[in-house]
Amino acid sequence: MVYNSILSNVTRHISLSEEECLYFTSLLEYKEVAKKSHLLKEGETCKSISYVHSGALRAYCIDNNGKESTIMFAVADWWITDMYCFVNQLPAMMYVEAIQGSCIFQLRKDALDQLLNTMPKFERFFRILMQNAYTREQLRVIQSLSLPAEERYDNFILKYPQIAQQVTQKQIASYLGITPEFLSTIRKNKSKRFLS
Amino acid sequence: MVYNSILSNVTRHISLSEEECLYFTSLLEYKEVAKKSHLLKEGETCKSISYVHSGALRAYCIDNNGKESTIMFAVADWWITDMYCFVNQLPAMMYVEAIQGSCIFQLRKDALDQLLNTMPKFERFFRILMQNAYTREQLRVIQSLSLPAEERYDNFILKYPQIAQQVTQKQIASYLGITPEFLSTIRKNKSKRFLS
DNA sequence: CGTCTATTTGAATGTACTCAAAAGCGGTGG
DNA sequence: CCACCGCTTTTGAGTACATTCAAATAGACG
Repeated sequence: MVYNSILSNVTRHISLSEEECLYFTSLLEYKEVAKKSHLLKEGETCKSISYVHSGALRAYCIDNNGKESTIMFAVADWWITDMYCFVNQLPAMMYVEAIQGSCIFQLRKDALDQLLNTMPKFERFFRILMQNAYTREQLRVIQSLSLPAEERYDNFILKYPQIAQQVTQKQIASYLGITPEFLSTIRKNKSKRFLS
Repeated sequence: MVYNSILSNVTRHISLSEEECLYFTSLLEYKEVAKKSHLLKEGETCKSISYVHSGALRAYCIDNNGKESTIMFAVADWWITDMYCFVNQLPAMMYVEAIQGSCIFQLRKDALDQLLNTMPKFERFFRILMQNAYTREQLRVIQSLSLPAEERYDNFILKYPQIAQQVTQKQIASYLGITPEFLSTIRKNKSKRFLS
């Protein structure tokens, strides 16, 4: 059943009756998105949060100098959106793009509000989701402030091996906050050291 | 009434009856902490989350090279803890220290769990707390990756003027991920430009 | 008043960036 | 199926941002 993976994602944190599952899934919109297509662009209102059933997406933003920074990757079983603009229904600061052909379930803001009001146990689910996202970002801050680029790269590969396989070096570089040229030199130095 | 500020912090997001207020406040532990004393040290179990009634606290960690990184400041009306270790009841990775004499309310993990189970509306409150913390950290990541130190400093002063007044430059530097020496030169350059 | 820590200053160094150009690779159309 | 196009990756030289180390000065606190 198509809903298996998203339901097991949810029931990892809260338990649902059959009816509750039905109600929850009735709020979802299934979508297939082509590689390189955008779910969201800067300035648009961010209407939905997306669960990745399969494929891979990426959220990024572009600063005043045109520099791109990758905010997050989302592979199978991850949730992704421009959270700040989604919850406050403000114009998006981010782009969300499919980096692989992907299948996703979208939950619109009004549907989420309805879900939270009619089934309060989903408050717990999203509390835990937010809690995990928060602690993950906090760790990332500390690492970006205290570790040199090479160690940040090592940690990324260790922590997200499956993501590292699916994205380009340029995208990893923009996630780590370094230039693609510099990531290339880092990798060259690593293999040099490895050979000697 | 001493509970006014914490109750208005909570009722900013959820509404509480008088009874509910009483129950919630009965779970809190009031504490006065001296400047420079520690609420939490690395390796200890993080038993509580703290609401700052007055004063100022700071969370930081120390890496393998002995370098200190400030993770967050908390002034009046903020919540602070080592969230990851608190929710998972693991040995703390952080220190939490009072940088001013402070009055706080602490909520222990078991009391929080009880609160969430008996009054599910608190799930919503903490969901929103986590949501805000998440989006705040996400913004910080982007800025730490894409902006030079001087702009990060400007943004910090703009965003948290009341914090900037209460903490040392060394602590701000460790929040921004730069050395105190470099923050000093940044400030020198700013005043130089300002005078000319 | 003396001690301890924070801040400032400067010189030497290192990490990471910019710019430019070449090489590699994937997809698309002839 | 091959050739070409555009994008990614590599490489190198020169530069800029930020660090380290050391020493002097200033402030806070008992």
